[in-house]
Amino acid sequence: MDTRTKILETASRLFATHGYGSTSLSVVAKDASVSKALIFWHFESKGNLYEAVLARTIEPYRIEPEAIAGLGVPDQVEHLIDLYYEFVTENVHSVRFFLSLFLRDEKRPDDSFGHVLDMYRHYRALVVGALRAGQEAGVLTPEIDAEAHGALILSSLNGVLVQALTGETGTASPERLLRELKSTLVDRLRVQ
Amino acid sequence: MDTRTKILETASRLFATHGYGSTSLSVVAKDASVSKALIFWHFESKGNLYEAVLARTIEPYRIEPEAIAGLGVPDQVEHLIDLYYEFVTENVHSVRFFLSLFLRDEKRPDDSFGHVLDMYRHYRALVVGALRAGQEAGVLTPEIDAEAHGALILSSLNGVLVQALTGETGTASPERLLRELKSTLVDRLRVQ
DNA sequence: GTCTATATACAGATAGAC
DNA sequence: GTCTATCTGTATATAGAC
Repeated sequence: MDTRTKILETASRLFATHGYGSTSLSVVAKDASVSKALIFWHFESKGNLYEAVLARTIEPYRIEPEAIAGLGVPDQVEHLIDLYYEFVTENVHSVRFFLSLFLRDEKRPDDSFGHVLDMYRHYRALVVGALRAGQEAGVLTPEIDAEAHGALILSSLNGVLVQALTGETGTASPERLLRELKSTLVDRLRVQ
Repeated sequence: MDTRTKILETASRLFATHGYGSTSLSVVAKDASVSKALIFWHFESKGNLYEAVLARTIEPYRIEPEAIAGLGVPDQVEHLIDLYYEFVTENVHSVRFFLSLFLRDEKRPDDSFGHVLDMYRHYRALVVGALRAGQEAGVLTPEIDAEAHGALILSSLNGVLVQALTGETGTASPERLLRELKSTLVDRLRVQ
């Protein structure tokens, strides 16, 4: 691994755990086994390093909606839920980092945040779309409001994930909660 | 208001928005219109000031479970949901602050965090208890697992609140989501 | 209790050798 | 590209007058 990458990875880890303000470049340099000067040679300033870290963090953020094309409608929704869940568990550290940034007024370059928000909204739209398609096909009950219910599914999913992210050891495991979520919020909508 | 309190309030606001590391005592002093030295006279160190802020923040955190005693069972659950929601909206700033701390490895005095966690678990136990009572009374469907379902209700509630806390302007308002949550996660459990 | 002045350490950032 | 040495500002913290 080249030095630049090593700096990025070290800074990424430290910013995420201690925050931007509490992470000094001296510590980054020491942890990455380079000199402070080298950090400045590569990134010009602490702020630039931070933006580079964020950009690199969201770079692998992607969703593949093609994967659901072949599925039946109620399964589509459950599959979207699983994909979302997997995505978060595979990116725990960076997701936790971004969430904590959203909760604060800290330095947040608009483009990175816009990208993450766009992804989230797009994903929610996919869920709402699948619900609507299910209703039109007569597979899901027309009683619910697809828009609101899709939003609730995503919010609940976020709640389950926040619990996992914060390490709150509840009575039910995240997997158990996910199962309960799918059974109550999706399966029960099926027209019998 | 005495000087000590003014310092606490100012520090509280600044720590919450900018984080511990990014908040200097010079700024706290200037915003509170006191000298830096006075902060040290009152609190000894920055770390002590921080702990004092946390202790003062959770001091008004309380729940009143007596209020639900007279209600019917499904209403009890909905009432608990409303109480939780109100509590968070009335304490947005500090709740947001605590949540962001749970997501990080930052300075977190164990007693404050333990207190907040205890409160949360106690509240979840109340919801689970109400669900179970409803099942035993034959008002709620025995199909669901009260433990897991109660945990899901709290998680979903958290998800809705996180959305409100982060300021994500979704298609549905928090109030609309809350209504959808109650109708899907509680009303639909009623034995017809 | 509250201040000004100061000590001391460390932060971000630069200069210049190699 | 990577280093050592150094500059400059600002951070936490203390001393001591009032």
